[in-house]
Amino acid sequence: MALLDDLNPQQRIAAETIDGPVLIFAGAGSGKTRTLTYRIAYMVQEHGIAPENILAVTFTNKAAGELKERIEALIGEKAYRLWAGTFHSMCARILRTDGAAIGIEPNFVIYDEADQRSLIKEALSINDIDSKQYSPVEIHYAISNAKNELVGVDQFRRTRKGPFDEIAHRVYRVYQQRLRDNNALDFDDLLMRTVELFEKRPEVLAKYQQRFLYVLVDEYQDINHAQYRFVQLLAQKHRNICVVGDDDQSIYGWRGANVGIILSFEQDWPGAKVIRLEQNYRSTQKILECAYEVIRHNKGRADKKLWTQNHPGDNIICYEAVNEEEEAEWVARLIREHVAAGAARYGDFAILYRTNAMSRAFEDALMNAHIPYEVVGGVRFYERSEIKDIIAYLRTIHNPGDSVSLRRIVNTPTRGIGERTLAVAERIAHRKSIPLYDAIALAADDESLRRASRQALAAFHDLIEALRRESEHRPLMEFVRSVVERSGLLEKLRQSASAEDAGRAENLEEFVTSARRFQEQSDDPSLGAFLEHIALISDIDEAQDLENSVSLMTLHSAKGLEFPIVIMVGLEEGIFPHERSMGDEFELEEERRLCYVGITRAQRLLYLTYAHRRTIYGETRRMQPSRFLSDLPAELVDWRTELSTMPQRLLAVTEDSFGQRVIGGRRIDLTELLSRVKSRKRAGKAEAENATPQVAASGRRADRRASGRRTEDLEQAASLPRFAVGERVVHDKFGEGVVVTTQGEGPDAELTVAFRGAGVKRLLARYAKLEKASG
DNA sequence: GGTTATGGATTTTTT
DNA sequence: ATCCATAACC
Repeated sequence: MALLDDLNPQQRIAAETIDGPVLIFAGAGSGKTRTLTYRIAYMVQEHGIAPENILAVTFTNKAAGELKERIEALIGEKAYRLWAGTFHSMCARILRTDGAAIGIEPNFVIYDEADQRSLIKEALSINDIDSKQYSPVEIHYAISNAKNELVGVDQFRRTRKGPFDEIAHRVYRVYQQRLRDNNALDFDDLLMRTVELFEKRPEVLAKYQQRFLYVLVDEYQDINHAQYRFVQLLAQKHRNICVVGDDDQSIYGWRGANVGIILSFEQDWPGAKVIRLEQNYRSTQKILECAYEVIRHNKGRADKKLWTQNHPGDNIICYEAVNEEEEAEWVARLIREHVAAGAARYGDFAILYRTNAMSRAFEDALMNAHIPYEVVGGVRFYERSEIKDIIAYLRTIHNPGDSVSLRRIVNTPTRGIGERTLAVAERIAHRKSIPLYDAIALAADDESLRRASRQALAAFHDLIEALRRESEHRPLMEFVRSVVERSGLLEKLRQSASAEDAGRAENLEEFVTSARRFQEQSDDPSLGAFLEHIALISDIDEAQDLENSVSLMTLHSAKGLEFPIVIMVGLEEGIFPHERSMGDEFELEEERRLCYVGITRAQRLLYLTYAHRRTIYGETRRMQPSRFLSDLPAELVDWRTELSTMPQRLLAVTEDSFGQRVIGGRRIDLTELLSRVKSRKRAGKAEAENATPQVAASGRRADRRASGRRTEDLEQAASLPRFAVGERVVHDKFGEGVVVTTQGEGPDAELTVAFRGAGVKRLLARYAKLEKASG
């Protein structure tokens, strides 16, 4: 069985145990995806199981895509016959095919959170409920929770008591009714209704059970009750269920994820095999030790401990800053010093924080230090308002019954259909029990409205009708472009002078591009399929220059990623653990897991910082160091109070089992430089792919080479070449350029360089690593 | 119908 | 501090 020879003994057992219930505890950096892909490849290649009989469920589209790609690399094209997708996409598919059996029309639209929110508000006002007393957010939360627990409207009334739930119940009822009226399902419905379908229609369930002989679930620790039921129903017939997860990395409890589910897998599935992947290929021994010391305080976790053959590594470095600005400056300096010493590249660093608001100080400091960075996460593409507008047009055209979308665009851009005018149409819709869209056509003839209003209504209705006709015969991309133009959205943004609106206009263009991409790549390039894609994907891959930029993100976003050097910031009581979590034992444990997740992202070096004073909501507060810091074993931690940022034995660490990283102390010509950058990229990919035992073992050789090279680097930093105005130079990232101005000498010299392609940049000689261009 | 003032809240976000 | 939603304005 040569296929599995690349796996370690536990991974191998996990891959080979394909029949019956299996629980795989996959610790951080233990080669989980690798094991899963090999497992599936093995099932197909060695046991002749048809890929179409295997269902692999993930939480993200990215994870599903990655899984397919990597299996394809092992078994070729037939990997694409595998059923791999997110819970939501699988459920949407099932409901479109078989939902009619429980009264779901196949062309339903999927409402995202913003759509849900506006429906809730509508339901509140229908019930005459003061949205100040009962916030839509909280009501929505209650309803969403109920759905995750598979609690329908009637059961909600029976089981939840109290004044708030009384209100929530009334809203829930109207909300569900409105969804039906709009032929819409929200995210939570996708799961709840699929379970309902399975339970009410045994023949439908049997069909899917027959199709999915083998069921795999990734990130099982993040599963909620509805998802649990879904999996349970599908797998109960054949009992070939394999779940993978790590209870220590459960950080989405606040969204309904239930860690208890993974912990009771053995009771759910008597006779289940439990396999632990505990060998870590990512981090140094000291980093793992620290991670363990933090996580072991949690009660009720499955017993396990990661170990590694990697280098012991350097001590963790902790820094106490005076305030958040100083904290950020220290971090910026730390990054510059590592890069200047040739010990790291910008892309090796991640700054992880608890809340998005904390990114600001670090962005400022990095900007001042001319350090390239990317903020990961934040507002997603399909959630930007201008994109939501254009999507609302598409949805209205596709499904005129979708009143949430219709309301959004009826006066966007403004076309003279104000509140009063719309109210007339709504009254007609209500009186005649017809969709709002049809009522608009009638209101256009309503004598009680001014002529201008009536004309506006008629023009809007005509516009949508015209666009619908276009949608029927034009290719998707051309049609989308037409909507962008004829709706007036693009025109309005173009007329604005603000740079912000120019960016929004660009986003609209980008949206058209994404439609083209979909048209080219999908086997069903229809409007309906495109809308489904958007609803379930929620983001497009923006080409970010992560290779050469420091990554900034929340700890939550960092889950599943790894970085050579991780800097966790804001380790203060009230921030991390967050004050909202501090009163509750259960939530505190989740914060602790979040801390564990952060620590285990680090491959070579880990920095932890906190500020003595921090300004939050415009108020400066005194902070205490986080309790998580005191969990760290003292002998593994070096405290820094002032300027020095580098670890004592920097090189031993930077060059340990993670390969060559130093660019070198000698001059290199452009072609060599380019080939190095390329090979490093490849190396980086291979590393991220997965560390096999072999890699870890061979890595230690690089270790010894390291100490010899270190002195060279420092000497180089001290004796930088001099540059004259007009001289041609080469930069690691920006490529070839010409020196425009110089100021000062030596490492402090400041140069302005015009790069071909990358534009004019101001650089500090010390950090820029400029080379004279040869020839 | 669009623009500015005011009050209130402000963790994390795979779909 | 800052963002957001609603209310009171022009």
